[in-house]
Amino acid sequence: MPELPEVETVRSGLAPVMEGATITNAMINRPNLRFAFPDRFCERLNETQVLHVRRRAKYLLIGLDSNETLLAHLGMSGQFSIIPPGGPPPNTNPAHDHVVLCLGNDHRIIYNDPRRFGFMDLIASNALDESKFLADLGPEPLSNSFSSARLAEQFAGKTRPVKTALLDQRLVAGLGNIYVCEALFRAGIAPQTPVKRIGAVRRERLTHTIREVIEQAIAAGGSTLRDFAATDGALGYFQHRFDVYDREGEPCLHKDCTGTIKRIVQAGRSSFYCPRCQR
DNA sequence: AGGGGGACCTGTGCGC
DNA sequence: TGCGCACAGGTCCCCC
Repeated sequence: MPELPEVETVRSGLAPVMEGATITNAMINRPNLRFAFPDRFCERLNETQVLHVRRRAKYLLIGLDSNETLLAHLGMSGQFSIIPPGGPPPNTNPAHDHVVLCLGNDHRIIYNDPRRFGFMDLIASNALDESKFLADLGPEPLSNSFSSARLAEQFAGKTRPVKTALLDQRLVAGLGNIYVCEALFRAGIAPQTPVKRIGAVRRERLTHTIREVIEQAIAAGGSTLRDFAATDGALGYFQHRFDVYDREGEPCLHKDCTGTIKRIVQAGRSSFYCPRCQR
């Protein structure tokens, strides 16, 4: 589920509940997710106050007044739920509720992750940017440092397919399989295209469609977030219509295009595209 | 050094 | 219905 827009949706759901609250009782139900929890994980969380809930790429960054930051990655199937005081139990499988944070405001935050590709760590807040998780990340796609000029440098002389390149978090941070497929469709660029063969005009268009796809997905997540908050408090999943992703064999949605969406595998991942309007 | 493939997990949906 | 297989929105690590 979680690419940048989904993580941003989770962040904006958690922030109003967690910011300013004290973690009164942190509990884990197993020693590890993808990696082991850090030493004394619960003790280091207990009795700390949450200063802010931020995001970098697909990482949630929960800043604490202990001068540590709780870093969380949702992997493929991670999900946070907010249980309000006296609220109903979360609509998830409790067998995979791995982390529970009880807050002083009587809300509970539950982290559920069936596949356990997610992970958490505690990192000194003043060394966050140099941590192994964040140090090599490229620019946020909505920031000014993400630009066609920067992509030009990264594409120069490289033969790797543009699909694979855009999944590389060092080039641009936060894109995943779905939004790369969608951005390439909107830009009219085939996923197999070697990056060095993408000229300035198409590169500009790609820069624009990446921003557009991410912005629209965040907007869609924000509206769906309110719906979820009203029901079971589950964050991280929302409905979204995609133009090409998971539409193999269906007609291209561009009017006047008679193409059929095709699926190919690149670097072990599915790419969906229209062979007629993506060249 | 860059890039491909497998590994890490569980759940789901499909064809037989 | 049951069974086996393919596949899933991410990242790391090994190997060429």
